[in-house]
Amino acid sequence: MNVVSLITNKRAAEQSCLALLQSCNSLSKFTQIHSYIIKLGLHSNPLVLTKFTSTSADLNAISYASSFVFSPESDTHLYDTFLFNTTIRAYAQRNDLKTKAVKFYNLMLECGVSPNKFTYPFVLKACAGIGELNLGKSVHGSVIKLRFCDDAHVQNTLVHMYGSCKGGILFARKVFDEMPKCDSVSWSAMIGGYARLGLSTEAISLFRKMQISGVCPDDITMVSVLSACTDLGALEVGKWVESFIEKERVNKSVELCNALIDMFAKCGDIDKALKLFRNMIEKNIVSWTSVIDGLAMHGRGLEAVALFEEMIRARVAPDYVSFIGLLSACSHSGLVDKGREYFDLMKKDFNLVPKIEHYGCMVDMLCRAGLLKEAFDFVQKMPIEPNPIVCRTLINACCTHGELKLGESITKRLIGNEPMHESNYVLLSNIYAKMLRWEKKTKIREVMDKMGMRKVPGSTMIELDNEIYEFVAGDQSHNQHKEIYEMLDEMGRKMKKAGYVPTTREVLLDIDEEDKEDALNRHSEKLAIAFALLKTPPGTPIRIVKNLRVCSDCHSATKFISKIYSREIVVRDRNRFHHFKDGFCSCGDFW
DNA sequence: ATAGGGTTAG
Repeated sequence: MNVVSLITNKRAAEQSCLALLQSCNSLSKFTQIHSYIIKLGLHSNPLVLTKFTSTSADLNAISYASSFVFSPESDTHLYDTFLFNTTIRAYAQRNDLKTKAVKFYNLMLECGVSPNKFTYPFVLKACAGIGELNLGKSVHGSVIKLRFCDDAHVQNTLVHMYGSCKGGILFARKVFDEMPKCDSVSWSAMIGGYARLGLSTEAISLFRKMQISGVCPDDITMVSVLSACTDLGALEVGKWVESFIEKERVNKSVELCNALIDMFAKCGDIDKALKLFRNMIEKNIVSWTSVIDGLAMHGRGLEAVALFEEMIRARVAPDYVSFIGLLSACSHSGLVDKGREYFDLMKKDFNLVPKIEHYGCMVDMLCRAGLLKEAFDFVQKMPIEPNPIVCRTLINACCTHGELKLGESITKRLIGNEPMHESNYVLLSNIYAKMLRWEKKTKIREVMDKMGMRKVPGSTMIELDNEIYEFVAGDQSHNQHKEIYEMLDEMGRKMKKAGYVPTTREVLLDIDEEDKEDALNRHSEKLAIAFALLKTPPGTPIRIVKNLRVCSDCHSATKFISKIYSREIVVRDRNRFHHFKDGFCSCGDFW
């Protein structure tokens, strides 16, 4: 064999291998190609190795590929920037393997292969997923040293990376502010950073700045803006965003439609969410899950179950998240038997091993149904350790069912495991209040003070004329607070006439009955409703958003108010919706 | 070959 034919053969083998990889769409074909590469002696062909690695990314086989490409027998001289970039990219796009991306970046540096401007977006994306600020900062340091910081793509990923790292948002903003030119990606990364952190007001106000700047937002920008609306419960802003999307002809990707569905569902208009869902041509599992979860939050459990069944018939495979939605639908609607049935089905029919979240749903379901003993047995038999969330579910159930001693002992144990979580102390202090052990309650509050902890104050938001107003208990900061308190007095008088009795036993303060009534009357929720009654024409529905669970007195008072003032009142609470109408609530007092 | 997004039990 002469030299020329050897070269053409090698070339031919390389070409055919690249072509095979190009069209490879299954793992079995991929492993075949792997043996083909070895047989033809192509394992030292950089072009083939790079293609092999990049193909593996789409087949979730990057670990398989990289153990071959980077095996100890491989010649390290083969490794070039291209090969490392491909490997890092493949790892960076896998949620569970992002640390590997950083590992290969370090290996790259160790091997003396220089990163280029394409390397850093991948590495920074991995850093974003890992979320460790110091790691991100050190990579940023290399970016500066290697002078890639003028590259627009690198800057965009820096914003995204800092926006995804704990404590990094100010660094993100700094990079963002110092960028000479921002495109829609830069704005999206910054707005998305705020939205993920729950800095929703900042996210929306930055979006307004983006409009002024003249950069055209795209579907991805709008997803973040909508998720900020969802967080705030800002239906009016959300509706405005929807019309903006129509007007500006923003690409209505599946993800954007999903975000719209989620926004309408969580801002109180579940029927609009359903309508959008029905009009979607291409749906994915997230679309189904969002609308099932939305129905669950609105207490429309049977519809949620029906939709889940429809999803199965449509041959969309349910995942872990969709089962959380389904089980919580059963829980919020008291569908205990259905819930049990689906919980078993999860393993049997869908091969999904229930996780702690699913066990949590079951515990919650049993507790809501008053099956406290069963809930405890269930936890005993669980194959996984109950987590603090499950414990708090049990403790809350103990409180509502008068099992105060039991609640106290679990809470004490929980504090032992989780000494820095303020809600545990709040729970314990509430238990002592219910036991009328005021001295113990005071002591807990002292401990909290000493540790620098504060109870999250209850607050209620309401949106009027595109403004968001926030009230806290006893709030006097509003410039119409005088009128609001007069309105509260009037409401109180009318309610008492209609038969409302303040549930003062829920006031966990050591004060006399009259003061307790007063304290109840100043709850943020009642302030917001009074404000809405003052500011909106008769008959307008009132929508409010609470950061905590609605208290039982506010719940019963709101029923009276809905009847007396003929208003539909929609309350989003920490975990579900209450639709008040004609003196009744959609939750059927079952929350 | 280059970046950004959605659903998660109390």
